[in-house]
Amino acid sequence: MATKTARAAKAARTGPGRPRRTRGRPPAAERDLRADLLAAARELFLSYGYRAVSARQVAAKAGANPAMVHYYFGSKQGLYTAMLREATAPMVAAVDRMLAEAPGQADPAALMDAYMRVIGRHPWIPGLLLREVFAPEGAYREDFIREFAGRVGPRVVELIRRGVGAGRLRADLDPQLALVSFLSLALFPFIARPVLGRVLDQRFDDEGLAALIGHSTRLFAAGTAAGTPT
Amino acid sequence: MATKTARAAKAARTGPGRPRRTRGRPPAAERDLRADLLAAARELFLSYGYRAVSARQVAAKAGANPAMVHYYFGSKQGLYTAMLREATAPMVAAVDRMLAEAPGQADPAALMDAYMRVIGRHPWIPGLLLREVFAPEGAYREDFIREFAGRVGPRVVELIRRGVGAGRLRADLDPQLALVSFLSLALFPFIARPVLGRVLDQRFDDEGLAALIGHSTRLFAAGTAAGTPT
DNA sequence: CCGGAAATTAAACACGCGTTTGGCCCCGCG
DNA sequence: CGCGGGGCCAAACGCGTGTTTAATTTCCGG
Repeated sequence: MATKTARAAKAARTGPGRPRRTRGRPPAAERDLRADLLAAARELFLSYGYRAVSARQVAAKAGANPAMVHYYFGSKQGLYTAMLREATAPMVAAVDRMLAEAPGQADPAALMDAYMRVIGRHPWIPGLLLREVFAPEGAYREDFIREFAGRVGPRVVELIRRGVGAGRLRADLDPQLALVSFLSLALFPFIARPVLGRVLDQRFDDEGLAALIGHSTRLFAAGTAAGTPT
Repeated sequence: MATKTARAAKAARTGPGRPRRTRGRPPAAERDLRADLLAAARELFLSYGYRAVSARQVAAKAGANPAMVHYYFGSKQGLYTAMLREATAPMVAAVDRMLAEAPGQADPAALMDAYMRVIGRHPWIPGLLLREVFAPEGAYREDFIREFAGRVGPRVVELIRRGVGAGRLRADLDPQLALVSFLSLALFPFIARPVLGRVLDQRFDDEGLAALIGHSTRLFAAGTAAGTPT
């Protein structure tokens, strides 16, 4: 009680006190603070992880007060999930598009080409995969597993199985292991990109990306094609 | 002041009070608490990340008081680096062994086989790669880059380059991109193991591991060999 | 058999966190 | 012109963190 009234008194003294002009609505809202918070959250959370980044840091990066996180998103967790929803949207849409367009007879290598092109266009996807899919505590892990097990994985496995049946692919090819290799070749270069970029003379601009995609698809095609020496 | 004396009084009351027998050196030290702390740290830090795990949690998992972390390792950070040193030791030793044994003319696929066998034997290596090598804030990143750029990478690239020169490997093969694919096929399955293990009927026991290694080495060999249709 | 070193503990401290509160200041409607 | 509400902020609260301290017990060499 005593402490409370003391605090109230102090607050009242500093509240309607002297140097106030910082508080209040800004003159002409040129910025969309909600979007700025989402962008800052995407960059920080996907780089350093949820626990390692404080709501204060995100707010500071967006040039805002920590309280705005709760004003717009209810909580730090709310900001996080909102960011994840926004960041995963293009990936989900791209997969839908690819599956709709795949003519059923498509070459797995062509699918890989399209897949890598999408990832190359969204630089935060590697961090998302690293933190939310492959890390044991990832929040989107279950969603990803459901999505992948239900839609993407079986399609690719079926594509490979049909290729084996038609004699186009190696007869001793295990379709599920081939899917693992498919994902390895398509995803790992992006995950390892920051490290490998400093080790190899490997640029990841548009040209370097095209070279990587060409190389990976060729290697997968040649490695799975029938009539190759094992 | 008032609060301080109040706390002191309370401490005095609970301090030399009645039920004390928990404090002090344990009768016969059957356990190696230092090793227990290192093991708990390895499991928790490599699963959830440094910031997400508190020193109290590690101590609790090892059945010890949080103060023991500082007694043995000076700080939480000290425990972490000690754990990393211990966890990376077998990987470094294995690479040394592999490089010493490699007869210079070795097949890259054979190197990949040995590489994957080593990783399969140490279940925490995937987490280590995920958190310390490929994540942007990884503590061992610089060490890894130095080690890799200085010793492992160039050796493999040279092996591939020689294969291309001798006409054993595809003439249009970029050796550096081939190294990327080499690492993709060798490392990614382990990183993705917990996710893929729930999607595919893929077991990662000794038998499943052998099948994966055989498949990956075959795919890489066939995908890089000369005389395959591109 | 005694005294100091080693090992362990409970308790406290300062600090940063996520969140809450209260109020300022501008805009647009009446 | 006035005023109500929406956008925004400073400050505070309670809690958990890493770390320190002091106390306590056992072990072991002389």
